[in-house]
Formats: sequence, C-alpha cells, structure tokens
Amino acid sequence: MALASENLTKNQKTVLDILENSSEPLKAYTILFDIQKKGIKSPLQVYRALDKLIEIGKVHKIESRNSYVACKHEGCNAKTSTSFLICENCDSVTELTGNNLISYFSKQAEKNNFNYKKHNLEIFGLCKNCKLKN
Amino acid sequence: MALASENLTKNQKTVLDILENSSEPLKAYTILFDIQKKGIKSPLQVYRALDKLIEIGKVHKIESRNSYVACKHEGCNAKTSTSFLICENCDSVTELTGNNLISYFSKQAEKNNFNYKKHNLEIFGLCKNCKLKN
DNA sequence: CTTAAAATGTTATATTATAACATTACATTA
DNA sequence: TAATGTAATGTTATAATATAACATTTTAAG
Repeated sequence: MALASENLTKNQKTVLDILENSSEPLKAYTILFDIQKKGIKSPLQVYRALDKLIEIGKVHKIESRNSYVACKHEGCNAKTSTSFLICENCDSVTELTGNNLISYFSKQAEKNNFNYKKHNLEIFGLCKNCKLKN
Repeated sequence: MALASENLTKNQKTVLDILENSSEPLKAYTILFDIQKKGIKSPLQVYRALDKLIEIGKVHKIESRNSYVACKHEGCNAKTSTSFLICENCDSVTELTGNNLISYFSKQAEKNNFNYKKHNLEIFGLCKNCKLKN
C-alpha cells in the first residue's frame, strides 16, 4: 500500500503544492486565483481538493481565519484534531504536536462528564521573530 | 460605574436575549430571522450587536461553526480567549473556565519561543446526556 | 474488459460577513 | 440648555466563503 500522498490527483497536487510553498496559511479564493493558470477554474475544484487533503491529514484548516495550511509532519496524526500557534504580527503558523495536549484535554473534558473525541486549538500571540522586532 | 450589560442598546438587548434563551449556539442569520418582528431588518444590525456583545464578553463566537453563544458566567473574563466543550450529537456547548488552561497554553507556547496572548479552544465529543443515550 | 467508486467540470446558488454613507440618540460639559 | 463628540442606527449594496446539483471522465480493483 502506497502513502496517501502518492495517490494524489492533479488538482490535489496543485493545491497541496501551493500550500506547501507558502510561508503562511492561504484562503481558498487566494489559492483559486493563484492557480487558475493551471487549469483550475472554479471554487469547487479548490474546495474539493482541500477536503481530500484535510481528510488525509496533509492540510489543516485554521477555523478562525478561514484559511488552510499544509502540514509539515510526516504521517501527521492530526487528521481530526489540530493545535496551532498563530502569530498576530506576521500570520505565520506553527503546529503543536505530541499527544500530551490530547490527554490533557481528555482530562479537562472528563471533569465535565464529557467524552473527548477531538479538538481545535488556536493560540494567538507573537512568534520568535516578531517578539524580537517589537 | 454601571455594568456593561446595563448599558446595552435595544438591538444589543434583543440579540443577547435570544442567545440567552437558546439551548445551543445560533447563527447570525438564524438570529436575524427570529427577531425580524422586533424591528431588526438587516444582517448588519445583527453583526453589529454581536460585535459589541463579544467585545464586552457577554457573547462568544464558536469559530468552527460560525455560530454565537451567550456567556453564562458573571463578569466572564473570556473577552478574548474562549474554551468550549461542543457536543457532536446535540450541539450543546459548555464553556470551560479557570485560568489553568491559560497557564498551560502559555507554557506550551513558551516551549516554542512563542509569546502567548490569547486562544480559542474547541473540544468536540459527547456531552453527559448524549453519552448515556448512545 | 468490466464495473464501481472517486474525481472532475460546470453552472448556479447558498451562506456568512462587511463597505459605504447618511442619520439619529445620547452622555458630557461648557 | 446648547454645543459637541462618540457611539449606535438604518439602509442599500456587495464582498467573501462555501455548497448543491448533475452530467461526464478517470481510476483502480476484480
């Protein structure tokens, strides 16, 4: 069995490629605009590619910004849950990894008699670079 | 000095009222539809009231669902940061409180040389009631 | 090869949110 | 009380984000 990322279709590869070469999250219509020369003409083509890429864990959505970011981690297990550090100054995004967050959230949920399934976490602030500048 | 909630205008009170009497988060256009008989005719009137209510901490936005929920905590300090338990079955929402989350996130951010300012946390799963039923 | 599932292409439309601008309410204080 | 400044309002239009519906094509597995 091949890696999911090897089975990508043309549209999916095109969308993933532009996200992987971006230093910040991109919006769907920004992606659309940037790749119209590659034969993608409608929003739906972008959204469908994004849906698939999210499903296999190669892309994550930043909910509070309606934007999308490529995952840099091989075999990222964040197909459902995501945790980000988002710089308010430069918009760069770093993904938090490791399962300690999940066990922590499970415990927090348990206290409320709530059965944890998955989560979205978005932490806003200043990244390393922007801390220095300001 | 009066409480911020005592200074609410008519539109703001109308929007807050419908949110406080809802058992689940509501979408902006749902609110609009439900209160047209009270003289609110345009989306902008709803969004402006929501903006103000969010600013003073009486309402929070559930980013992943584009919906809005009234805060049940007196003097809620979550004017910027929010933490929710969201039931995937019944859509009910419980807000996590306490500063332990903030200190935990600050530490996680620190590890990445990131300066924590605020956060959004959305935990999905099954609430107490829905756990029993399923 | 056949076939079923997935992906595509295309048009239209739904949903969520803001821009722009003229007007009104209201608290402060001169 | 009149002047003044800030916030809120009302209204129309439009921007930004996302999905429905359906016919067609590609792909992978048997």
